[in-house]
Amino acid sequence: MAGNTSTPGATVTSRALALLGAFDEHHRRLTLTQLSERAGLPMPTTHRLVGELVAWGALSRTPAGDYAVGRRLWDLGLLAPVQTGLREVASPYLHDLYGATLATVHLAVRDGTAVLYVDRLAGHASVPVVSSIGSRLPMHATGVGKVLLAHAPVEVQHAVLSDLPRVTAYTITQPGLLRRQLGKTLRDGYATTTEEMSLGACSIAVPVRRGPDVVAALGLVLPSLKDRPKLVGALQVAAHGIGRALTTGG
Amino acid sequence: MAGNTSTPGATVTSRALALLGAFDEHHRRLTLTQLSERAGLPMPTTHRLVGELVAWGALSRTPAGDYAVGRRLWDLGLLAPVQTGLREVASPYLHDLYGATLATVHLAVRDGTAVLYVDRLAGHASVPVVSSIGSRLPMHATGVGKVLLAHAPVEVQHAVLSDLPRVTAYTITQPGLLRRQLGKTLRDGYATTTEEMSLGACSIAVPVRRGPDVVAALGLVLPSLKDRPKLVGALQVAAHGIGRALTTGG
DNA sequence: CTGGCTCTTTCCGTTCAGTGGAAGACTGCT
DNA sequence: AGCAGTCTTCCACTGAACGGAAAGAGCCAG
Repeated sequence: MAGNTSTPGATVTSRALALLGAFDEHHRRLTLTQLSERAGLPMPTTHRLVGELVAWGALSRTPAGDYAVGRRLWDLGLLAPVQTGLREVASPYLHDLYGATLATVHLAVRDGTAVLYVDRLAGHASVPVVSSIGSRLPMHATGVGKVLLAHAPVEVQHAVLSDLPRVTAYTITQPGLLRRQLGKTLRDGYATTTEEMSLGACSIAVPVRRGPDVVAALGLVLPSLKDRPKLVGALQVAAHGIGRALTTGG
Repeated sequence: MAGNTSTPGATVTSRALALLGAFDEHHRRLTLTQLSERAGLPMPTTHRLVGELVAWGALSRTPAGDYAVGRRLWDLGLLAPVQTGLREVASPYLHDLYGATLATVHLAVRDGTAVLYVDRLAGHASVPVVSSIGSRLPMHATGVGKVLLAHAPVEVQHAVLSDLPRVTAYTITQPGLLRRQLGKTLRDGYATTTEEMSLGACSIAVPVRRGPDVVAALGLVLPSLKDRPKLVGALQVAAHGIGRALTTGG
């Protein structure tokens, strides 16, 4: 759209989106210069586009002069289906579960070959964990991940099993062993991990079904898995409740 | 950028943002035609821009063929400061509070002359309420709203007091009465409502302070306000905890 | 199967919105 | 004062974006 474009073929929209994409978990606040670098745009262009984004509310400028994601994008994000359907419906069940166990409660879905955490409840009494809402973790080292993987299409299972990076000393890195665990997960109806993601943390998880489909996984993180039957029971009650609410709700 | 523009002066960015803005709480899924109408853009333009937005992940296309807010925008929204700082820090305290009271717990900030709900916990035992995360409600009819209003700049108080729309039969619509309640809120350190927003629901709320500034309000919604001292106590413990965590955290 | 309807996609000539180098304005730091 | 960093404004050039028109998909009723 402009004569002296340095990268012909790039659309205005792509540039604006590149600016938004410059923000991530480790870069929540960026100066104009950083934005221009990370988005690969010249300063004046960055300045103009950012000005528009701020005017609309997609970005906001802090008193310090740097930029952050704006409130309006936060609003918009809440309208995403991942939030609307699943999270909203599941929320009360997660709280019930938290109240019953006082453990960290996770609600996760599969995103490609990773686990995407859709919601997380953690009180003060809970074990510290690495996940946070919106974060992605490997499937083979988490309870919810194993559940989702066990119910995933074969191609996904192959992709994940072919590369099992080590996270802790206890992470399962042998495809055969993991495959056997996945089979057990299908038979038993739940999966567990023992310090495979972070030391001192164990987890237990069950599938959430909408009709026949497994649409999410519900998990707990605890210091140990003693009293396993009670945990599985609580999880399954909550998972069934969510599944039922999902089916009747739409 | 284009010769035959029907509305000269409009930037590409503004058009793209108009498309995003076409989504709201009541329009979470839109067809291409609806998008073009709501954004005020011609069909071909809409088609092209939406294509780019989908390619980037800002929007997603459902199997049914209509569009919704995409997962990547959801991700981005989670990076917004409103979420990052306040919500993350407050989360465990809200759960503690929920565990202690089993009431609906609200965390809200002021957004202009309205209350913006940043987080909400509600179990099955809780009173049904109209708010949801991201929604905005009038300040004069909610507990958290009264707290935030009492600590708001005078201009904001004037603006709100000059227009007090009735919501239920018990909504306070007399500026004088509300002004007195705000004074009492400052003295007592908490505010209450009694069926002013929805019948059968009362609320009680306290300010969350970061140093001297009131940055948010923390509230409970209950069927009745019996045992008020215990509720105020629990709220203040949580509010102080959040305030302290905010100060030390940054 | 056909006709009519709505929604979606592709085409393509026109032209003005967007571009970025260069220069100016602010900081804060030495 | 001088310097180095960040931010903002200016402006001539031009190809990216525009949207009317028309073709393609579905879908339902008759």
